[in-house]
Amino acid sequence: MNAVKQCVPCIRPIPAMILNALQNTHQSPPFLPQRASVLATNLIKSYFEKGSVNEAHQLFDEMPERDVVAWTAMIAGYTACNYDSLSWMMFYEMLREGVKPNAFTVSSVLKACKGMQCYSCGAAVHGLAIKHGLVGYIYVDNALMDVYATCCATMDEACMVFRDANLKSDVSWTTLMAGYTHRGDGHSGLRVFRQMLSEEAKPSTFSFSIAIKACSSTGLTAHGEQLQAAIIKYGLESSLPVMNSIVDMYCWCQNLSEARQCFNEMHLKDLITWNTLISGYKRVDSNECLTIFSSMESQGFTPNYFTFTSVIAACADLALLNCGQQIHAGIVLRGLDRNMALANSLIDMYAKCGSISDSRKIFAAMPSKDLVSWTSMMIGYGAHGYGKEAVELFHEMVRSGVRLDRVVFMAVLSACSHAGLVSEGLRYFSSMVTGYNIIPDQDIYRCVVDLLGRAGKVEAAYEIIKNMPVDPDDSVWGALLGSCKAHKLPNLGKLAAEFILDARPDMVRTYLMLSNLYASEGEWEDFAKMRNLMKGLGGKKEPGCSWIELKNDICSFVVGDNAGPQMESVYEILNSIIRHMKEAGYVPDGDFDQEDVIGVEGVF
DNA sequence: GTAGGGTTAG
Repeated sequence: MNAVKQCVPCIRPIPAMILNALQNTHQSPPFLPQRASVLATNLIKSYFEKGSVNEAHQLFDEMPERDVVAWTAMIAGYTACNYDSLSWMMFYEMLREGVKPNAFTVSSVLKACKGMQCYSCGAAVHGLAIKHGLVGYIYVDNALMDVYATCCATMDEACMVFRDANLKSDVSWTTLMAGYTHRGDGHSGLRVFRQMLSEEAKPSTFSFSIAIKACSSTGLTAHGEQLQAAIIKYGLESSLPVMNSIVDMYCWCQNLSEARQCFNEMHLKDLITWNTLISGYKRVDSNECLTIFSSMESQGFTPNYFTFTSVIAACADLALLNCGQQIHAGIVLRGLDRNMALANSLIDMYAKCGSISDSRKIFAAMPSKDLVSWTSMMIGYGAHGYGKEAVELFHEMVRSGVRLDRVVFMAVLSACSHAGLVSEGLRYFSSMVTGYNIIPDQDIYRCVVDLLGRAGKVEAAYEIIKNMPVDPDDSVWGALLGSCKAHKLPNLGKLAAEFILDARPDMVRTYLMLSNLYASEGEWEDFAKMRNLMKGLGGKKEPGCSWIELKNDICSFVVGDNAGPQMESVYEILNSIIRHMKEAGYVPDGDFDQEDVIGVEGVF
């Protein structure tokens, strides 16, 4: 039957590119359609491997006969190149042309559903797989589990597929573990891993990587150390992804010395190894993060998008404008400036480094913007005192149809607060709850209390606190305390300060504010008590530190430090500024002792 | 000739 089918002449001619390929394989004419189809499918696959999506599609269009294998190569190819929607469209077109999908097709298109985060697409493919008798094929079952684990609100559907699967492999177990772990439930991820071992399924390097990731998310380093021992037992130290996961785990557990040791002991490192350490240090020590970045470049590794997001955030954290500009140049040089997430990081960096005009330029030049782009720009405007611009941007954002989230509302509330736009802010707060179904958390309440309190409506702010459905945390009380201090309301301020000190007895600033409130009321006994408590904490307090970039150096200034080569000129200028301020009518804030304002630590 | 799960960011 097959032989007869092969001899049926082509209705459409064999494309020239396939004929050339057939001649290169030293085949003699006449060329059979099936052989041409096999060759074309091979060519399609190699085009996708090179990322030549257009060539692959052109060849597919020219194929005289397109069987299920060719269609599947297109579906899988598009997904591999991150064109999940095109992959889905191919699948739809294939069904419309009456071609019956096989297990390869279904598992490929399910990967596209996962990429699109589309539960309904996945469920529709599941239905088709049942209809065509493809459920029970291990690749199909695993792909179904993966799509459900990624797109559903709970793991119930994925667990059901796992439970009903005829055959289970290490891939099935790992998919289930990853499902739990990627949604932040590392405990369940580890539970599945233990079950996997108890059922004598052999864990692969993939299983170990995800188990280590699960440890990172639970913060259970003891389990991580056991896993590290098991990795040595199984001889998997040569696996880069496994070792990279271990470095990442130590970074997340804030054990940077272990992370560094593991990193140093790795004979082979790739870009991910470096990026893992750089991102780990960015979370706790931005200076060291930049030093590691410099070592990475000097060892010949080319930074990518992951590297740049970390180092740009480190520059933002340290407010290093020159350094940030140099790294920005590196991003442009590598053609990564069109990347949306990197542009978002740059908006944030320039705003934090004091150059809001550069943030605005990057924002304006972005061909498309996401939620983070709008939010970063709004936060930048708010921090620079451009409340009205931030509010205008918020309206523009709503008009553009971007879906709003909690952080955007924090940004707009904070901007309203700094611009004194109280009624607008309250309207946004109300629409957030009623129009967008966002439940306010402590951060949002802090913004609302600050909005009212800053505008002098301190009693109204206190009413908001009293009516909160959950107990206010120290940040909410802190916003109220700040307002009480600014608007001279000692009694309410004392109440707020007491709540803060209950939760955070180590907050030196709160003792300072409270002692000044007592002083303003002439309650000298309580004033003395607070000052004594402050002295008791004094040794534990980290000194406040400021710094400034001067040419190629960074000068840092630490509170109470009088040493340093430029001390005299610094104090001379400082005193001159204070003199001008006093002449302009400034009354010094009693919360700060003047002799503690500045000191020079030196240059590093 | 077509299909799988892992590590780096926000």
